[in-house]
Amino acid sequence: MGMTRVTRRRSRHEEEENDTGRRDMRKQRTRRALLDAALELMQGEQSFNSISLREVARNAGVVPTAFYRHFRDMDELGLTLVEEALRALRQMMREARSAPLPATSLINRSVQTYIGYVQANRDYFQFLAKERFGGSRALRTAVRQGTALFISELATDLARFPTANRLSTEELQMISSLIVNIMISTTEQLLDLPPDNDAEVDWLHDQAAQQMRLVFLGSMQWKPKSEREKQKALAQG
Amino acid sequence: MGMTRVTRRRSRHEEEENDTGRRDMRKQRTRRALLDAALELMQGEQSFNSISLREVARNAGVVPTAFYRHFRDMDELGLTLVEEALRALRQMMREARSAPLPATSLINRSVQTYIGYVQANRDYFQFLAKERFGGSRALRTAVRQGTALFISELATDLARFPTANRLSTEELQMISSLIVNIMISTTEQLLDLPPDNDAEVDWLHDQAAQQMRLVFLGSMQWKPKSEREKQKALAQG
DNA sequence: ATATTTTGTGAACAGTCGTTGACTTTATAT
DNA sequence: ATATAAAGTCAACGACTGTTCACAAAATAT
Repeated sequence: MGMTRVTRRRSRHEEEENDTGRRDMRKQRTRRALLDAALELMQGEQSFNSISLREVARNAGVVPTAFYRHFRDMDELGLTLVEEALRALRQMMREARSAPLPATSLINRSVQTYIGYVQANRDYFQFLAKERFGGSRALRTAVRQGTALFISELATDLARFPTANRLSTEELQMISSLIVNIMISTTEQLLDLPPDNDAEVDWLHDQAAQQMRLVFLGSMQWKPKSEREKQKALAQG
Repeated sequence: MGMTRVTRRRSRHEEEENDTGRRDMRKQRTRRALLDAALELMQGEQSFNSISLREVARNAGVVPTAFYRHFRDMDELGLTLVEEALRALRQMMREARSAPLPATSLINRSVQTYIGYVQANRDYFQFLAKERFGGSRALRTAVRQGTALFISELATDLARFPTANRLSTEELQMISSLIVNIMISTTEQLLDLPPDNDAEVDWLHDQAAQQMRLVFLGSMQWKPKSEREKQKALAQG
């Protein structure tokens, strides 16, 4: 009986911080619950600034005031969501880039990968799509900067193709923004489909792939500004 | 003095309804005020389903209950706005189509016309852009049907070009949806600019025109499905 | 001239919202 | 063992929301 119950707790020094701490764990758990609750609420008809703090808290199984232990206000939560979504997107790009280039049917494989990724992260993309125009200035510019970076990275990827030597940086940017447009449009159409409508998804795939092929065909025929001026000078001389 | 003041009112039969009636006039006036109030409120950071009925009424200089004399609820007002915006857009298309085709610099002129039109109807396009994804299912599908029709009309226009004979209907649709994508993207960028930033607007014009040129170049090189199959059969035989 | 319909007003309702402050509980630090 | 700091709860506030009902004013119909 008299035995002292010794639940000896490891001090920070004996074990090097590999334990997340039961409190931090709990904190991260409800933080995540809040973020997920917001994402889930946006799957319906609501847009981000039409969902209330109380709704989010309720949906996360927590009292409204607990919200403030994690975010200053809804805007801060929104920015966190944008950050997460864009980070995930960048990671996909990095992986896709590291893979060896299968020169044959490159477009088909890329489109396939991208569509699969969107399907797997539907809620994030739903959020991005809505806030790309609906949201506060802060959210909007965050999303926009993300896609701008996306375009630039794609441009540098395109520059590695042998046939891209003739094109200037601006022209490459113009082309890759065109391609990103196709991806965005495809994404939007994809999100408006029931997730398991395979036939329609396949159609979207084909449509996007065709459009990209057409863009590449156009790029091959594109007369760079420099050449066009050369030609003009020749005609006049 | 004793003259009886006779403000004789024309009966419905003597003059054929060309008078709007002082009451109808009044009604149409506040109805318009409500619609405009909603549009104006959306110029800021708000999205359509985050603005309140009371806000709209207040902004229109009218008491909240008066709203119900004109619309059943906010959704009905929203649908009216979509309808108006799309009708305006279609009218622009019709006019542009009736003009004789100046074969030279056709793209430049078209882009110029369109950008000018967007600038002149900024509020409507702001609304369309936001509700294309933010809004209720009803609003969204209304917008979507409008753009789908837009794409189809553009496709029939493209079909009149001599070089378009080789292409199937599906391929023409694919191409015109690509072009509409460019227009939508241009519109969105335009709306995020201060209306008088001429330098940036010119840049957007050039970007869009280049992208369309590239699409046309690609279309010229496009191998229609039929020809591709013919070629394949030839190679095998 | 009188009756009727229409357009807008005013007060009031039940509900939700964001945010506050003072509290319990519980994990960490001393 | 005790103090401290953090995470979550509870009650309450003033403000705003959509919608209702009865009523005033004014245009139209009879």
